[in-house]
Amino acid sequence: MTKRRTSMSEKLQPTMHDVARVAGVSQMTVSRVMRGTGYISKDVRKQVVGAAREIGYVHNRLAGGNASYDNPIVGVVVPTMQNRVFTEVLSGINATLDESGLRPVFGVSEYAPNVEEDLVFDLLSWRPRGLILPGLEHTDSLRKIVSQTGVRVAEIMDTDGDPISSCFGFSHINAGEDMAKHLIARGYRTFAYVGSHRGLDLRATKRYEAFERIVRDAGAQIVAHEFYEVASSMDVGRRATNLLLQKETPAEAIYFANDDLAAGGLMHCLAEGLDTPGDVALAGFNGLSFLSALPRMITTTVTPRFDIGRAAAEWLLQPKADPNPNKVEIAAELRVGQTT
Amino acid sequence: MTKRRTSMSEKLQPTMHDVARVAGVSQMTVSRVMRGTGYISKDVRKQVVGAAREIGYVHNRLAGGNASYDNPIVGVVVPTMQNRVFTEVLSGINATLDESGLRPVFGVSEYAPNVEEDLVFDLLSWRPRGLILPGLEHTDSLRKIVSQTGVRVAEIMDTDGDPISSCFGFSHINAGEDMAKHLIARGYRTFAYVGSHRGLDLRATKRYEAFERIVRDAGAQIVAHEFYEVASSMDVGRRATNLLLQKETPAEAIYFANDDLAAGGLMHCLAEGLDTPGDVALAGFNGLSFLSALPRMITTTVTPRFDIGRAAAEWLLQPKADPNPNKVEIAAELRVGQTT
DNA sequence: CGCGAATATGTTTACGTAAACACATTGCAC
DNA sequence: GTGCAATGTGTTTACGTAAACATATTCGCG
Repeated sequence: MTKRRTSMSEKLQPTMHDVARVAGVSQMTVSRVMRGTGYISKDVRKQVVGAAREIGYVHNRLAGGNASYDNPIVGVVVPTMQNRVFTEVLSGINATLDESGLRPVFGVSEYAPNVEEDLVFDLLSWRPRGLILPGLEHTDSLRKIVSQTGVRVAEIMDTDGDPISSCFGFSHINAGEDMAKHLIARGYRTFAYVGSHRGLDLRATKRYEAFERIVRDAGAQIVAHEFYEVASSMDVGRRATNLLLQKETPAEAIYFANDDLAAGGLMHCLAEGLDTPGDVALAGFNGLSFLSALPRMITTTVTPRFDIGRAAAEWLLQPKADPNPNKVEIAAELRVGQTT
Repeated sequence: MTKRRTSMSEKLQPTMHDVARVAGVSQMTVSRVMRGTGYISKDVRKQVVGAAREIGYVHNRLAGGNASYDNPIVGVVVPTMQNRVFTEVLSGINATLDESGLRPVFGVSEYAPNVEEDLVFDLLSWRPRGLILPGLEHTDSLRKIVSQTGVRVAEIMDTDGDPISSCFGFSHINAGEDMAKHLIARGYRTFAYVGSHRGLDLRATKRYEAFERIVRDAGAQIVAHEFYEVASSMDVGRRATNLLLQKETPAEAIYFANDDLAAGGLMHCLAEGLDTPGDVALAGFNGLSFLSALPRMITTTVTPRFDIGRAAAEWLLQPKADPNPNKVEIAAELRVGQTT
């Protein structure tokens, strides 16, 4: 058996030629059996599969990808792994790719544009069938290399802006506006905001700015805000809420950048015996499933994470894409709970 | 410029030869510059880098991997993406691989051994430098193909059993025993258990069985248990707790398969005005960070998720591994909170 | 100044697979 | 039973890179 050194181990690995020899057929026939393409008789197929199993051969999908210009890969950038949101998006992507025998190869940008740029270069070195990137804002270098290579790019989670090619998500401006309108309609007039990630989360910033605009237009005001350096978490939300409520004239309602922070706020209230929304109203963002387990249902905006991942992956797998940029709106919806 | 069709797009992609032509050097020199190996003068390096940038060339790491038997890949199987635990493990793995310019290629097994087996076959088709698998229990076919290919395998999260090669984690039997001993010492005598994933989580099962043994040995007993079909969540934990506490003679303490379930139990108690541990004691597993934001600190076992991922990845990257199976204990620790 | 080591670059070839093309054989409609 | 499409298999070649080997050139040092 022709075996060669490989770094998979220090053992020698069999190839299609070895399988072919054992099965008494040509290498090309083995290739066809492995991929399930072309015409193969039942007998030969059984022969080949048996031979492969016997010598422990596993199809090498990267070797031929070279010759066929086609690697079964999609490159994915997520801003963080700390937030369930993006693991759910990944799940959606993974579900779609799994069905098609592709794999996501991913990297984490930590919301830093230059890290994202480096990641994209790295991911392109895999010659992926496409890329999935968060948001619509990217560095110039990234846009340039993406356009030079002509790789198909799906941008996700945002539709407020101009996509490189296609984007899948919803308007964060609308989301922020809707929440502000809801709270104003409920009669609240003084607000606080809690953000995280040093304000690098541009989509959270869009929501905040839209929220602020509506609040001001209504003659109400934002009396305080807390931006944290670290990733968002329930703990951060709890501490922020504690700080905000200790102020001389605390806000009547707090808008949090996401549900983890908001849930932390609720925890603070529970621990301190404060009533929501009696003492303070709380609003989150994302509609994560754990909210339904909390003692009080938090008002939030429910975002379709899984569906967005699915839609982006499905678009990348389509044989041919519309060359014109287009936006696919996958709606987020305000869900009124018991905290506002 | 010699460009060829590629499925990255319908555009033609430049190769090292194109860069070489533009830079006025040989393809091999371009290769050396791209990889940063061998001797290259400053001038030539600048030339090559400039030429590459000019024509938008991105290094193709898979083409050469073929010839050098070395793909910059580690295959990773996680049982679920629903639980923060495994995204944290992935983070640890990713952190280590990033430093070395490798990428994880992962799949989700949903705790099903046959899915894991399929995944491993698929991941092996990438000729990875190594595999990271959850737990020590695998199908015979998986063990066979792994041994035939000689790929290096790191098993993680468990040390109760015989590793294929090396495993990184802690003893779930010890964890279950320790929790039982703690609760017994606190004076509780009747217990309930809440599990999920249809009992497919073998490590949770190990904890439960060890827990049960200690409880019985102490003359106490487990009076009820709830196993859920679905993935664990706060909501499931809340509903399970509700059910358990409605029984005629409810348990004095509930052991949950993980923190999400336990937190759901706490939420139920808060919503119902029940005291912990006065009315019922609660214990979880994992020590996820969100626990610190809850109104009461839940007793749990803190597991070193990130470190386990890191250790496994580092071991895979080592030039040569000890051929003998060995276990690397990365300790989990019981943390007593306010709920027991 | 001469000679070996270090530096710098090029040429040839191998990698394992899949496309393209070629050639049998079978089935079946007329 | 003849012809042509469908079925089944083989041969040659291309893919883009990196290892192995070869060859200049420069440098340091006695």
